[in-house]
Amino acid sequence: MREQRTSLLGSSKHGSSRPTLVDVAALAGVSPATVSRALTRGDAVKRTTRRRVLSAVDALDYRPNRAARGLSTGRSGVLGMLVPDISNPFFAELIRSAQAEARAHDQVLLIADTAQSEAEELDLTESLAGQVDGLIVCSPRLGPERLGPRLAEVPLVFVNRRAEGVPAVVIDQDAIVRMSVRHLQDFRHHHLAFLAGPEDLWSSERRLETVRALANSEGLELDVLGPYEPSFEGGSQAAEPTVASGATGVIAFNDVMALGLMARLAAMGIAVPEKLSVVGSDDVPLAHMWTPALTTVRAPTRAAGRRAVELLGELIEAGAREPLDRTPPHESPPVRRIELEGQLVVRESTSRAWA
Amino acid sequence: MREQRTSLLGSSKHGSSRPTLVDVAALAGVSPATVSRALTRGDAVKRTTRRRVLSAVDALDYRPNRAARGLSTGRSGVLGMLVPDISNPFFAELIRSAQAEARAHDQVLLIADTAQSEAEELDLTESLAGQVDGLIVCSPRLGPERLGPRLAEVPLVFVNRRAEGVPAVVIDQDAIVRMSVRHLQDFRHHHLAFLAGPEDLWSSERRLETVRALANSEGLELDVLGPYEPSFEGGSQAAEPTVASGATGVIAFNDVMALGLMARLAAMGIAVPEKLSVVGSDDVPLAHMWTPALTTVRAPTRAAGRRAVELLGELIEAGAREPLDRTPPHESPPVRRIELEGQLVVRESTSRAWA
DNA sequence: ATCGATCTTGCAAGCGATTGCAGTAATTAT
DNA sequence: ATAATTACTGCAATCGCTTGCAAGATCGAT
Repeated sequence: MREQRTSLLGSSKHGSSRPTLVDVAALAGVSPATVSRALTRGDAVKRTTRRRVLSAVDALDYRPNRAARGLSTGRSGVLGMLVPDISNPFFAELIRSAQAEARAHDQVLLIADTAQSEAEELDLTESLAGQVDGLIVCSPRLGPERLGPRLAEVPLVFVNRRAEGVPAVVIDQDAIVRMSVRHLQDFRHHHLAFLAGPEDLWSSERRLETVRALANSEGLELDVLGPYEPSFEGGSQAAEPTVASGATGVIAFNDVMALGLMARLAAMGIAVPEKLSVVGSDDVPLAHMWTPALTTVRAPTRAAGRRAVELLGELIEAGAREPLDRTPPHESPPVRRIELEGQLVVRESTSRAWA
Repeated sequence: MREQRTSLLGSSKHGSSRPTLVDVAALAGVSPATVSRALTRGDAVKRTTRRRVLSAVDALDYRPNRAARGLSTGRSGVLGMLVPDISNPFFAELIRSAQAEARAHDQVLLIADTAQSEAEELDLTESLAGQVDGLIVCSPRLGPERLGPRLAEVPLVFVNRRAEGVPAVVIDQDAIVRMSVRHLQDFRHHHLAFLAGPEDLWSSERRLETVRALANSEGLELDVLGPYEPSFEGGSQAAEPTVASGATGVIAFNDVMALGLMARLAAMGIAVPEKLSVVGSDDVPLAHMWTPALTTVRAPTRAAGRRAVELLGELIEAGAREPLDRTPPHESPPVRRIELEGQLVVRESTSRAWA
């Protein structure tokens, strides 16, 4: 049982495999425990000792073994992120910023594409739940009641869906709608069309309500078209109905749809903005490169990605601390929700109504 | 030392935390070792035993702890994949298929976006190398000489770059060029333009050579424009020079560029295909939704993603088996290289030259 | 100097799997 | 029926790191 086959040198058997904590400890002339402490918590290690350890670390080019660390801490260092469609530039950007933030905290971000499918969303949530320390679900189709069972297993953060009991980062949908409508109003449009996204998307439904209420209170004529898939193709499909509606100003659920719409309109010979003003939402890179450049509401994508990771990090830490007390002591920790605001960017796709 | 705080029940302390191998073993009435074997290798476990184990497994809803497994096997179950730009639909598709394949093998795919930057590519390679079992680098800007140092540490597969000593999945670039040129020739175009991608992209350089050679041997006039970034914007920028060149047929490095080009051309009032025929490459979804629909060479994206993961898997297994012999025994294992072929898809953006 | 409080550091016990080795049961051969 | 194989299963060591506990060192106060 104590064969001690590893020599004094630690476990560097014969020169190949990577150095371990033990090797570092040996070189620094301290115990493995000390090395560990010097590397993780800054506390409880004398300055000089830490220095010695640190230099041993990079003398050996030592990098801790994640699996081993994970095994003892119970945390894998992996965060999961579900997006409906990687190729949508909006999510691409979200992914980049989230990834950057995660990396800054020495975590790794696992991306999964749900292909806009509820089934995939559920499936991925289930299978990821066990492998990650926390999960970020972007624009989820499913609410907490469906995702619920896994909810208990792993910290969860929603992006762009406000739901009972789920911490989330959301962009203020009402404001987006208000800005868009107001802008169109300023241009004297009285007959608007709203291209709705999927009905199970919280953000779309939310905007729908708001735009209806607003049209009503402002005395605007409103046609709701859709639902359409929130994709280029979805936008294209909306072209005919939009023209048929007779509206002079269109608000699309997002930029990609707006672009699809404009592409089709161009092919139909309908001039934008002369015949029809269109405003999108998100301000994806393509929006300003398009002809005509798209008027849209810029979403604080980078901030959203960063904050989501931050928030998830807090939840994870809280979860790691708490288990001491079985039942939630102080009622319940308030569910955090971060609200972000968009910003109207006026470009060429909108103009004064010709009426 | 042997406080044995865990009761007979295995380690289910008081009902909360997830079940472990030991719990399953207890419930099934076998040793942990047997459970492990029943779950990993199908071999060496009696049918009836396995059945018992399996039912215990799902009675407890047991899922093995990846970290623990990783610690003893030395494999994390994580594969890394670097792409230049997540939002390019070409890579998005590649990611999806790779992810599906990985999941099928109970592996997880870690995606990282290099933002088309060499520095990021190097950086991410370095930091990922230690955390994954293998790495797939798509359309790498850097060759093996730069990525080299890490090459030894972890199995590496390139996608769309052929390089000495690196296993890869590549799409036959020569064929792509040949098809495109041939198609334009059939339409009586004698003056071609080639919109080049970045000079450090193997696929772009390769096509450049080929198109030059081909133009030469076929007696075609050829203008090489660029290099441009392989993005929508890059394509837009190429519009003026393209028109100025006087060519009647353009071959863009990829679809996204072709789309950017066409968008700008439309804004300039240059009709496609009447005034200019354009052919892209990849056949991203947008290509057929565009007006005019883009003629392009479809890349076998799904296959590429799948094969890359497969190939990487083989390398990993080989690497895991081999270490017995320190020096490569039979010369060197042949570097595998998988060649895929594209396919011409003729749509509306090309037509007979008006000359 | 002496004693308790405070810092640092080391010991050794895990974390939850996998796996070489060895013992036992089941099979087949003789 | 008995010996020789082969098929299963269990024991216990290990993977590399973290962390509770306790011993030793350090230091200020008496």
